[in-house]
Amino acid sequence: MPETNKNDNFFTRVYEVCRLIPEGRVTSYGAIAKHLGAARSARMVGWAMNNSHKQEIFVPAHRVVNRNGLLTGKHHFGETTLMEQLLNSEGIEVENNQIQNFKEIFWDPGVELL
DNA sequence: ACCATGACGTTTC
DNA sequence: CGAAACGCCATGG
Repeated sequence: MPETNKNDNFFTRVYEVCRLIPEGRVTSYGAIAKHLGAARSARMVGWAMNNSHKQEIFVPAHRVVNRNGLLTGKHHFGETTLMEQLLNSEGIEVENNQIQNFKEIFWDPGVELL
């Protein structure tokens, strides 16, 4: 359980960017990591998502997928269909854990947010 | 301090 | 084109 102030800032950054993701849009761990200046720490972003469930503020982790647009972390949502349902609820088409039109709905924090 | 793991990404075979 | 290996970096044991 990371309780360090400095590291907590990094995690907070990830959560903050995730919440900035508009509905119907998705992004990748690497994009967030790169935006935070830790392009090589894409795994850490995923780790942060793992801790996101313990955050008081809800984090739309379902809008964050890997570079392939594949719902790799769906089993972390409890029910495997939950993540897909959430994305589908926002108008995102998902098939076989793969986001359709991923390139079109992709939201890059380093471009859109900049 | 060392080894193992992971919601990733890129390169190589 | 698909699968495997390697690299990166933080957290846990």
